[in-house]
Amino acid sequence: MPEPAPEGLDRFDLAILAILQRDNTVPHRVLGERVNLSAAAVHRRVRRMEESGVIIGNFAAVDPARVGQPITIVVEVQVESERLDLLDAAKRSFAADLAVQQCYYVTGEADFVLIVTVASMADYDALTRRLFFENHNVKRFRTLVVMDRIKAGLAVQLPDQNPERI
Amino acid sequence: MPEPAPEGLDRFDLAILAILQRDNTVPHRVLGERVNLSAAAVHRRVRRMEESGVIIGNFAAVDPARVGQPITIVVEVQVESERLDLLDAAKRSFAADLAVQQCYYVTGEADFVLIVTVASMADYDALTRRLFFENHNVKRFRTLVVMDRIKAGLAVQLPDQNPERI
DNA sequence: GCCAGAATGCAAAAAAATCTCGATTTTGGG
DNA sequence: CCCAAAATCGAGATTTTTTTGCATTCTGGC
Repeated sequence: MPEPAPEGLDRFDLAILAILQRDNTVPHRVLGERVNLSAAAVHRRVRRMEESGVIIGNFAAVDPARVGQPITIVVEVQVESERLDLLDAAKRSFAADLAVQQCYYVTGEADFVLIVTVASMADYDALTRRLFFENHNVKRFRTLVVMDRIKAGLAVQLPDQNPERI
Repeated sequence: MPEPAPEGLDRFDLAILAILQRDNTVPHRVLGERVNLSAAAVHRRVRRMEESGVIIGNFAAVDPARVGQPITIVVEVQVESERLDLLDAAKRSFAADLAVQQCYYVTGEADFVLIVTVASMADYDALTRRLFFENHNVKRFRTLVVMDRIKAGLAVQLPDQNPERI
């Protein structure tokens, strides 16, 4: 069983992505040296991946604790009704809230999983009010306070950059 | 009640962070125009925030679906014993796994919350084997398959950049 | 009101990104 | 298998950004 072979990405693209998703400040010249390509070629590939949506964006990651948001919380939300319009309303209100870093709609006992950062438990209390208690479609929610952020990133596992295809 | 006033960050730093955590490819010259500072001043502030750890890193975000990882799963893990060495072993094995994008150690009914991306449910099955079944300290785990990734990022809410302090 | 430390803007130097163009390689049809 | 079209490449040339040095301007404590 070989590799998934992502749509239109070759070994060079994957090698470039592997580096950029850890550090996108690496100059194209250095990228070129590492993947055996000229800086110009690297540049063209990066631009194409950005335009085609393989690369979603380029970000600086900020330490929440250093900007007054020392508390991270995982919240599981269960809704009353799965009516589409109500689900959509919930999705929109969760996504729009600045304290919500991530929001997933999931199968299973919960319907949503949120990851939020707040400055204090009082702020979290306020958040539960505006997002959950004010939304009458929220049946209940479960709060999991993060004690240790062991790994936090968006890096994705990339397919094996299989060497040859003689 | 004023603002949290993050340690050593002023209005300029916060304005810069607000932009960079959405897009770190914006040139310092443009940042300077937006926050009313010279490019050099912006550069010095960014470098300081990187050195002091306010900025953790600079990344390109890759769309998991476009690189053969179309499935995202949230996993809650409950351990048998909270012995420190056993917890540490679990933390290390979770953090080391490439399929694990995020890992939080939490209070409440669960002990860990993982966010993983996989190419197929078969791959997820393999992951549960190597991370959970092979670890005898894992009592049970709950799988929440993500149907919709409504919001996914690392952006943090920044304190109000309060206008004046005449 | 003065002084020291810190931060700023400006301008030059260094580095990186972007573009151009001919040469090479890859691809698909016959 | 061969050939032509299309895509990709590398090596400069050009533009833009990043980085640095320096004189000046802010800031806070005394």
